[in-house]
This record gives sequence, structure tokens and C-alpha cells, in this order.
Amino acid sequence: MAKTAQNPVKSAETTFEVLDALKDLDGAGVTELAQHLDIPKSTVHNYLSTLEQEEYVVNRDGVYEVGLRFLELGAYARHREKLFGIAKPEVDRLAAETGELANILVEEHGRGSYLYRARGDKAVQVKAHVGTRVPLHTTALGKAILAHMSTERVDAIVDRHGLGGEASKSISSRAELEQELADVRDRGVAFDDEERLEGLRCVAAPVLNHDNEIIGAISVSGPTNRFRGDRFREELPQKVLEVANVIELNVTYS
Amino acid sequence: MAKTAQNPVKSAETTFEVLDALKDLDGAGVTELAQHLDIPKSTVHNYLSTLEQEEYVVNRDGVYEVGLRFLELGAYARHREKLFGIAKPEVDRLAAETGELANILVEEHGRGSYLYRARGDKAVQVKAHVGTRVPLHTTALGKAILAHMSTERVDAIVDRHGLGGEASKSISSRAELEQELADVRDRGVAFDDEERLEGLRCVAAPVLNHDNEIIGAISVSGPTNRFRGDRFREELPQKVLEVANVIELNVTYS
DNA sequence: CGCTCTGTCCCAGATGTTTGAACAACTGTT
DNA sequence: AACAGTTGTTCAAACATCTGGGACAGAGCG
Repeated sequence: MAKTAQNPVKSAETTFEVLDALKDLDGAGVTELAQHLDIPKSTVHNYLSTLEQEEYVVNRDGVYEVGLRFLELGAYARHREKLFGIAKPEVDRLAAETGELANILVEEHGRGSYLYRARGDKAVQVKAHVGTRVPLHTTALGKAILAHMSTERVDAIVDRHGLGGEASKSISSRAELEQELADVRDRGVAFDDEERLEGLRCVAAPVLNHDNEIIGAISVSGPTNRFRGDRFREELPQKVLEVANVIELNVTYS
Repeated sequence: MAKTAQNPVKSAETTFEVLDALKDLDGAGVTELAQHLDIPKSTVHNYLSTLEQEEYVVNRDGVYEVGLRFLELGAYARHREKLFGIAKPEVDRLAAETGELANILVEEHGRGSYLYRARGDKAVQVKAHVGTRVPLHTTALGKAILAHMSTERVDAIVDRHGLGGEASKSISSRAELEQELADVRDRGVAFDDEERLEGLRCVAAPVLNHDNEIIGAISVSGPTNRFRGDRFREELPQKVLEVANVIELNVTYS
């Protein structure tokens, strides 16, 4: 699954190494980047000037930064996901009605990518923004997705990315994960009890297409003090499921 | 200004040619892409497999597509624009209060990039999504920005991108543009009277920082039948200006 | 079953990329 | 005002890498 290119174009790899470094450093000069990447600065300069010429990178008084042309590509990629257009208005409603943070996640390359995030009036502040990629087994959203994949696909994903836990409560063995996924299938919803971020709980439901294939998941997340008792175990799950069902209907007829 | 790299990395250029083609074709196979680009398919395959390995491209049953990793980069690039975080809530309010489509645009590489777009309840459907890049002189937003740039910078941009008009009413000479920009400075707001899209009018105001440098522009746009008379010439301009002023205050104190 | 599409792989030759060193342009310090 | 220590940029030679034709396997179809 984690296929490596047979005949990789090394310059393409380097190009993205440069871009990634530019992102990690939040903008940088040639020398700084060169040191960070351990590549001669003349080489780095060649890449940066090429990227600038192509308008993928911008030079603001001496500091190179990731350009907005990626927003064009990124927005396009999101727009291409049929789930986005259909689920967005419903997730907006979910956020408005619960007052919390509502999310859409899809799987790509065995990881979860946040497609969209809607803020209700009481929504918590989380640093992660749209586009952030997370390991599937560490979030309610991811578990909702894994629960509806074939065993082989789950195996392939676990083989590729492991079960490295970000917090103490995370799932750490394949058996544990299988048990959890079975629970998710039984209940219809997945929970996240501060597994990825302390003090943050989350309720997620899968979104399936007419062939019962998983195409993504939606969720509400909020602080533990508002996510407890009946609201956490009954009220919110029902709400999220209802919204997921509406989305599924719209996916089918489109 | 339109500097070309002295020592361009051709493979980096090719990488983005491939990605652009993938976007234009809305996903494609190796052979189709190779024909479109007039490059041997083995070469195209090398690039695609490298991009897939790096998780920037995804292969969905035989069709290569632009991946969501670009959403990560794009969302990051947008987040890095300080204007976005500050202006977003205000533009949301502008959309809600007018019921129309409200926008944020910034300049990059001499073109306009839509940073954000908020839809009011009566907002028109336009195909352009976030990230779309447009020539500055063809939109109210762009004219609001150009009006507050130095003459040299405007010259450089016109030299680089020309004044090619997308519709009949567009500005087509440098003198005409200068006149228009002077008007914008006088009035404080810029108008777009179906210049770029038929039936669509637009009112835009610049956003300046404390040093009176232009950092972007905001606007409301809608159908000509709702954008006429006093509403178009008085009411909406005042509203847009007011919101721009609030944003400017928030920009200064942050 | 054979035909014609795919996508993938391979390797030698051609080409582009890498690289250190040298330079120019700044910044801040003495 | 001169200087030392930065920075980004340029260049051309040495060589690593990309290119590209052709061969191959597998899928889809009649």
C-alpha cells in the first residue's frame, strides 16, 4: 500500500521538501532554509526562485513564504470531493444548533483530512485548521470511518501508519482497535474521550453512500464540561446521526 | 518585476505543469495527461508516481487526482495572511446583514486572490470559489487595491499582466485606469458594473494598515436588479466602508 | 481468444541539476 | 565612515538524474 515510486523524480521530492520546510518555519530566508534542510544554499535558491517564478511562493521583503496559489489548488481539491458541497450546509446547521464545533473528515492515503469546520457560538478554539491531517485511530471521526472499511483496508492502514498514540488513552493494539470499531458499528456513532486533545470530547457518525461504502464522517466536538451525561451519550449522538442521515440521503440523490 | 529564475529547476516546473493539467482535466489517466501535455507517458508516470508517493496526488481506481494535501498547504497560506482572521467575522456579518455575497481579496504576484467568500441568504451563485485568481483591474476589489498602490507598482502590474478585458465594459487603457483609480480614491469605494460577469454588480472598499499601506479589500456583490439606485450608490457603499473601517481598527491593534 | 486499450517498468544516453566559490548588497557595530 | 559579518545571488564545470522509446502485463471488450 505504501507504494514508493519505482522511478522517482528526485527534484519533485526536493521541491516539496522545500515547501514543507517553508511551512514548518513559517517563512524563511535562503540561508535559514538551507541549514534546516542541510542542502547547499545555492540549490535552495534555485528551487525558491523557480517556485517564485511559478507563483507558488512569494518573497516578502527577503522572506520566502508559501503562496496563495496553493489555496487555489487546495480549494479545488476540496470542491472535487462531492461530500463537501452536500455536507457543508448540514454541518453548518449542526454547529448552529449545538453551538459547538462541527467537522467533516475524509480519508486519503490512510490518514484523515479535515474538509471543513463550522463554528457554533460557543465553539472551542482549537489550533488545527481545515486541511490538517490526523491519524485515523486517534479521533472519533477516524474511528467512524475505519469501522466501515473492510478488514484488509484497516490492516493496510495500520501497517502503513501504525497505532502510535498521541495521548495516553489512545488505542495501542490491533485487538483493542477491532473491539472499538465493533462498538462503533453497534452504536452507530464513535466517541473520542480526550484521546487526542485533553479536555476535548467528540461524537462522530459515518457517512455512507448508496453502496454502503464509507465516504467520510461528521462530528461535533466540545469541552468535557459541556459533553457529559445524557448530552454526551444520548442527545448529541442522536443529533449527529440525524444530520449524517440527511447527508446520506442527499448523497444518494445527486 | 516578472522575474524569471536564473537557474530554474525544470523538473519543478514540470511538476506543476502536471498538477495544473490534472486540475484542468479534473482528474486524468497517464495516457490522457501525456497527450494533453505532449510529454512521453513514461515521464508523466514518473511524476505522477512521485507525487502519489508524496501524497500530493491520489489515484482513485485508475484516475489520478489532485490530493487534499494541497488543502493543508492552502489553508496554511490563508491562515498566514493576518487579514483573513481579522476580516472573516466582519465579512460574515456583512453577508448576513445584506443577504448578499461578501468577499475578501488580497494581491499576490500582481493578481487578486480571493481569500474568503461568505454567503448571505439571498447570495447569488457564482462558479468562482475561494483561491480563484483574477486580474486586478477587472473587479471592484482589485480596483480598490490598485487605487492605494504607488504609481510604480501599478505600472509594474500593468506591464506584467496587461489590461486585457474580460468583458466589454472593462478598462482598456492606462489613462482610463488612472482616472478610475482617482475616482475610487475620491469616493473611498470601488464599483464593478457587470465588468467581469454579466448581471453582477459589486461594491468594494480597501483595507489599509496603520501605515496607510494597502493590505486587501472587501466587497459585496449581487445581481443588478438588487444593486441599483440608492442601495447601489449610497447604502451599500456606506455599509462596506463601515465594515472596512472596523477591520482596519482591528488590524491596527493586533 | 485475440485485439486494443490501459498503466507500469527498465536502462542507456542526453540533459538538467548540483555545488562551492566568488560577488554584491545590506545591516549593524565600532 | 570604514568594517566585519551577514544576507541573497550568479556562474560553470562535474556528474547525478531525468528522459523517453520500447517492452511488458493486465484489464476490458467484441
